[in-house]
Amino acid sequence: MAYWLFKTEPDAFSIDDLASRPNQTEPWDGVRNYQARNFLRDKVTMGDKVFIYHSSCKKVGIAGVAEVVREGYPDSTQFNPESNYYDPKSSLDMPRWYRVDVKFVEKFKDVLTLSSIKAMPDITEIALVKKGGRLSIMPVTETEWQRLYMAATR
DNA sequence: GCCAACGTTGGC
DNA sequence: GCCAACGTTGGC
Repeated sequence: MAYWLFKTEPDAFSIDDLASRPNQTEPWDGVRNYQARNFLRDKVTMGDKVFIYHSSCKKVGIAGVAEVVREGYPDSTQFNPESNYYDPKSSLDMPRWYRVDVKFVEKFKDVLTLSSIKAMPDITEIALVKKGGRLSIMPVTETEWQRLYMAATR
């Protein structure tokens, strides 16, 4: 099993929104970055655990956990001209963008804030705290996952 | 709202 | 294939 961190702007879609969806499940669409796309298409697999990270908001940090319940498949929003995520250069034959479905697992009592993550001496490799950490889908090592999870649920 | 750090686009 | 210009991300 692998571990990931998915970013979202809670004003648009938060961990609470995920928890209140039917089946507590939601397609994670709208990812329009190639590196992130490659992870979704090729690496994210059923049962993987995902930190849900809230960005661009008051409480920036990891808000909870979800799990992958459907592996990478074409993101239909890319074909919809009405969608913000429409990509005229994509085609049904050669879809450019992918998504996975995630299901709510738990919400942390308190957001594990970015500043506290940065203060953790062992957390130095995750893209979050490195230069260029703007990736919206990033891998988390098992060690990092355990440490972050313990810090969040302490 | 600012702005630094990225990624993407497109002219050449 | 280079690289300047532009758009976006995301912390603060």
